[in-house]
Amino acid sequence: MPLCIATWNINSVRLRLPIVEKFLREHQPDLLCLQETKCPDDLFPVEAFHALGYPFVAISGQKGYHGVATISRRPVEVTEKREFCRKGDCRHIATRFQAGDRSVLLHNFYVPAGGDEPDPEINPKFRHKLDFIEEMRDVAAAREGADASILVGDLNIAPLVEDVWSHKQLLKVVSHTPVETEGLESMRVGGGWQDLMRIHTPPPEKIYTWWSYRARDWEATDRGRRLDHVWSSENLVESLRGIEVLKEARGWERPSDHVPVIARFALD
DNA sequence: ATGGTAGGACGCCTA
Repeated sequence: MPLCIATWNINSVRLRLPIVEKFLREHQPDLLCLQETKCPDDLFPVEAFHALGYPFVAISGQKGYHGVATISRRPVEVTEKREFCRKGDCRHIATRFQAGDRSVLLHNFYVPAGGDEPDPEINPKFRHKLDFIEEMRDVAAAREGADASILVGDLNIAPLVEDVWSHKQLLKVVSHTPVETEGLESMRVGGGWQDLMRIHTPPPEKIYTWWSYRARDWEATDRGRRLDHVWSSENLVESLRGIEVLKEARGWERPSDHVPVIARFALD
């Protein structure tokens, strides 16, 4: 069985437990990285994951907002829960697991959305987002103590022209402004990270992983953005066997506004 | 040009 890793901004893990269970039953990834769990650690539905065959549940949650979790069928060790920008937010958890003869470090990120106004001088939430991306430069693909690295999550930025439904109309919309897209790409390349979704599906093909709740008919208008990402160190690129964006999940009962992204590798 | 929906927690912030 190839190694299978999924990432999904779930927008409340407790409210959406039924569709998380459906996803795990139908796709059975080895690891599932969730963002926006909106759940304090002592209320996290750990037992539901155990019952589905996922004994390892690594969580970093807080009340009401944010929160990440990495759920696994194979043993994982939590290596870091990093606090970014001194905000006390739970937006990162790093775990390590074995894949074949390699020790793989897996970063699960939830980058701040950044508010509505794309001006860091008047919008502190946008300032925070830009600062967060800068601080992410510390997280490089090459790390001592690991043979390979994977970085997944809701990065809340659609970097490429083909990552949004209209490049022109979104240039001044937070998630696709040049300061964000250039900052993220610079951080990614500087850190030695490979964009696996775009290696598998290069431009000009469009990729979206998020469709707003505010659209009347998300499917007909198809005004999506690629906000969720799967990156790896260069030494995993040759093992990549596929990327799947599970668009159908946007139409499930009480859906998240994000859909799961699944990456498969030729590794045990 | 504007406002549209959703979740947590219960007035209003965040996405």
